[in-house]
Amino acid sequence: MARPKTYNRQEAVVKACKAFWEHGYQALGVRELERLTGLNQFAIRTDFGGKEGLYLEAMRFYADAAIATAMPPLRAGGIPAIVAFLRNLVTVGSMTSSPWGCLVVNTGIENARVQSGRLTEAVAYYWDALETHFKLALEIAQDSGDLPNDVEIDGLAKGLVAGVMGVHATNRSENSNTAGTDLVEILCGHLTLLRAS
Amino acid sequence: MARPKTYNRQEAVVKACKAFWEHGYQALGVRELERLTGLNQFAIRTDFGGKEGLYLEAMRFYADAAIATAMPPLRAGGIPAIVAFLRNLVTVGSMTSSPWGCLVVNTGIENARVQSGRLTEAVAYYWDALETHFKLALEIAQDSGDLPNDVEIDGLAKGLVAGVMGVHATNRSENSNTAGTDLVEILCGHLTLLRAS
DNA sequence: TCTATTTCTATACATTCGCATAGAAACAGT
DNA sequence: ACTGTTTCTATGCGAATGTATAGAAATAGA
Repeated sequence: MARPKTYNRQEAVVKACKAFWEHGYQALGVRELERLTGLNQFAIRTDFGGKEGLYLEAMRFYADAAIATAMPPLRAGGIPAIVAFLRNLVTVGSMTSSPWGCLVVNTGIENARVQSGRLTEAVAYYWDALETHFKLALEIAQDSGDLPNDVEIDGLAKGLVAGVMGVHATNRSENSNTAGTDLVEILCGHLTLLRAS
Repeated sequence: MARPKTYNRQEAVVKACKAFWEHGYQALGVRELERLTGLNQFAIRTDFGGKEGLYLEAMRFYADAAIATAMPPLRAGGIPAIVAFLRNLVTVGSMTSSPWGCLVVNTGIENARVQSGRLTEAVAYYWDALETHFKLALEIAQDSGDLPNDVEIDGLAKGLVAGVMGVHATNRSENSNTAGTDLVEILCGHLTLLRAS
């Protein structure tokens, strides 16, 4: 009944995600975006709502992929799961490790003063999810006696989220998967010391 | 002998610094830059080398101000000086605290894939200075017996730098001077635990 | 094969970008 | 006052921005 699309939507979103991840939002023009995603301008406008719409969909994909893949182990893993999660941030080949840092961190910084509302929401959504997962892991650690009960969990979870942002920021700034390693080791070491005390 | 300039160079650089700090590099056009700094396009081009030249001078100003004011206490202060430095990052009114995060962090992330060489250099210059100062403070802590000698100082200093980046990234992302507080407390707490162990 | 529907390609749009230039304006020295 | 020098204002440049649109192309069903 109609001319078929020349692209696969999922693949296009994945490519758009990588493109924005690497180049940022403003620095990536629509014409180069076509080239990198295989989409045409008409499709970007009609099917995705323009450049910003595609960006939002790419963010959603990025966030959901991390939430569905990297975070679940935290739900029942206690401190070892947190340590594993943090180490993955600086492990070559890991899904959450990249010389481009993290799309959500990059977005939060690049668009902090522009924030289109929908962008702010997408960024907050991701960090809330991570904070919640950290909190779950810490609660399990306390319940199993692996972490003293006098440790203030809410602040610790928030602090770990900020630490994750620092790891990603360092990785991107130095264009290396492993630049944030020393911070990861501080965070892991701190969790270990809390456990012992 | 000539028509006097209508602006004060120092003041203009300070204003440009704040403008780039808040809005980022790409998002800030030359015409709005004129408005925010009091400079005219001719002066931006002739006296500063265009938009990028002014940006570099603003970065240099920002870095030198921090190096000259915020870092010196680290040179002889040991761990308490580190703790004070970190707390300042999330203290309203402190020079190193801002809802816009840190100009160098923002630059490192926004321009990570563009890097004009001179920008990369300016970013690296700043973090090298901070790392060196952290190392000095940690050495003093070890020499005075305040920190065990088996603590690996180089990695710790690097990790603290990454932590500082995380604090700034969090502050900017949440548009708050104090959003990174929990990470600061983790870092300070870790230093304290290292001291005790 | 013809039609209806959807997507594609190609082009054009107004706006903005940073930068450049020409002429007016403001001084110091004579 | 006049001159020489520098800086200012005003305007314009080509290129790039994201978006819009018109007509060609490709399909399914009749």
